[in-house]
Amino acid sequence: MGNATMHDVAKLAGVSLATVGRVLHKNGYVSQENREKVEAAVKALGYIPNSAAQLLKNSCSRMLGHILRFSPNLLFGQISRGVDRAAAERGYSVLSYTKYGSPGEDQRIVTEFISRRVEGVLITSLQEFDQGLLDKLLDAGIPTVRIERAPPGADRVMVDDFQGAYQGARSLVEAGHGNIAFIGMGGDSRVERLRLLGYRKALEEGGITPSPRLERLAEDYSPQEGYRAMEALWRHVGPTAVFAGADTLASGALQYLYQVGARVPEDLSLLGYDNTLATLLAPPLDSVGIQAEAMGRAAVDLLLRRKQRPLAPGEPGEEILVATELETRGSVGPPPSGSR
Amino acid sequence: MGNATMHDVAKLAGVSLATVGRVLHKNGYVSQENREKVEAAVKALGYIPNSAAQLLKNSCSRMLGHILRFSPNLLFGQISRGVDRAAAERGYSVLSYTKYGSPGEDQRIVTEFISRRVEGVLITSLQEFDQGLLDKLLDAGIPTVRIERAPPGADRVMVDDFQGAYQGARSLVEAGHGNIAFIGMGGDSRVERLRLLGYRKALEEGGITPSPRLERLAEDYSPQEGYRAMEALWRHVGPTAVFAGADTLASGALQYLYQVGARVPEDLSLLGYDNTLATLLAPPLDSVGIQAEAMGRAAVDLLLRRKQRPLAPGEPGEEILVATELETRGSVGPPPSGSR
DNA sequence: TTGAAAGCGCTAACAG
DNA sequence: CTGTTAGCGCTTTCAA
Repeated sequence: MGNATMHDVAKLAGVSLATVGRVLHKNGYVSQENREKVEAAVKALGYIPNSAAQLLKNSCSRMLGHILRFSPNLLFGQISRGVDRAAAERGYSVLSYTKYGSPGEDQRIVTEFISRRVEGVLITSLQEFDQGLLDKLLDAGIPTVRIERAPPGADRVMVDDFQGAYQGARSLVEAGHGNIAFIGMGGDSRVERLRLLGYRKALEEGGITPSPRLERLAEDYSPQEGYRAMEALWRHVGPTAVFAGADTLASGALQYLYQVGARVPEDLSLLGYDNTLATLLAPPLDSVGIQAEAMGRAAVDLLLRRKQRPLAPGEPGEEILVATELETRGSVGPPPSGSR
Repeated sequence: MGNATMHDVAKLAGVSLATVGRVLHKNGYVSQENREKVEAAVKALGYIPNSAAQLLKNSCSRMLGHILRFSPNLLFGQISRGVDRAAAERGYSVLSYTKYGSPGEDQRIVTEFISRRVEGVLITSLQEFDQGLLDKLLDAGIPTVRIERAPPGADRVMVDDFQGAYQGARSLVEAGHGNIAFIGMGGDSRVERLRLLGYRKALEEGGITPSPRLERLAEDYSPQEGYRAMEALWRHVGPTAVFAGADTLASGALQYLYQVGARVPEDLSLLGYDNTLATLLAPPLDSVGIQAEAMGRAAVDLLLRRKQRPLAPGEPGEEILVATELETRGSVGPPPSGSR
């Protein structure tokens, strides 16, 4: 019961601990005969090494930590998947913690990670992370990579949001729209600002002057906010196309349009962002797709690279921008013929 | 750098290892003076215990393993959240692995879990799990709890699907419908069968004879399958209400209805199941809600209980049924007046 | 009340 | 080619 140890294997095979080790690690010289005896014993006992003992000896836990801020946004789940898969492929396990915002939580998680000697930490969060805790990780020699939100100079993986928003808005301009609204998130975070700027740039390039009347900034990414924004636009502004800065916002917009009986794309073109929900909505939406899994993978790779070569003091981190890709599904069409 | 050890703490405090241990574990007698010295040293060095060493000594890893079969169904993510939260609250970390179906994967994950000496394993999967691997865990003294799909006699946490489907279908009967279709998943798994049976029972109780014409069984839970099933029903059967066995199927049904311009609930009542997507769709759907987080929590609790008192050989496991709750949002109304 | 010491299971350097 | 041995950091028994 419990579990066989290397000792048991050595005894059963009638050799020394060291020989067992050599067979297991395929290094050093072992006679064919002994090798076979050891392999037979391993099989017979179902020997599985105790990784705690290995870690204690090697200080190499083959675990990564992942701190994830809870968010209704499906994107985070997809990123998480990318992280998990990439880590597994590289022989790492991932210890994930989802934060819900209770006080002291970050502190506890970081302590846990240090205690378990994870080899690196990923942070996927909409909020900034406490610098003191980051320093604690750094002191413990644990590199950190941030996903989605992070101050410049940190190792980070981000969406090319400016480009993505530009790309999305441009598709609306190219469809012939002149009256294009934007439903985005407020706040002055980089991501939100870039999406707005990308949208504006596409308009300007198409000879359209952006107007604040067309820009609705929501409080959060909930469908309710999308609904409200769409309602305001529909009643007071009358755009022919709407670009939602997140699929969840687009879903709320669709709920409003459904209620008033407006059809997409006949009465209004609608474009989402992040492509998390777009295939599930009625109608399926065009959406600016984010390579969420790729982000997770890139973050893991950067983290492992950084472990090999830590940042020199004062050296700026690496920034990886993940490209977006417009997915079209027919929710964008020409402006309704009645309109200007 | 690296990290301070108990040894460092002892040296700095000028006491022995054992005394540090006593202070840290709050057991045994320590003079007030020494206690303070140790506490000061711990603080000064930022000492964090090395859990690998603790595990090696105690064989208590305070980790649980979670094997999750990848599924586009959002339900699994919610269950996962429940597991993670409940575990964290009880002082456990969770090592999660998502399976994608590559061969040998289960084997690898189980080996990993044994190697890391997790104290219990949760399995959330639509498929059955290889019995040989379960035995391997059992041999290693690691209890297992299954979520959602599992053979009778195993420790398991399941949705009360019969009741849920009954409850859902009954709400359609009570709204006055007589022509109620069901879009479910095929296959002969228990869950799928129960949902179908619950639906039939509600019909019969309402004096309606179930008919195979009204029951569409899909290949998988994708919206595409929902779309196809809805199309067939709409064109050839003409129900006044449709009960979809998963919100993803309902989403596909809505896409078809949107395309043909049929409105919910005016032309057709639509009811979803699992409540994962219902608030995001247009219109928001009534759906039979599953307490996914509660399931995760229940599973963790059962697992920890089972660790305390292992199953005697031949003793049947515990089965926990999680209740469902109908969430109404206005997608179910009376049958259209034109219909019979 | 305190300290010394014996491992937990594994790795790797070293001597045979 | 093989075996012995000294820890990794922590817990805990036992003796002082």
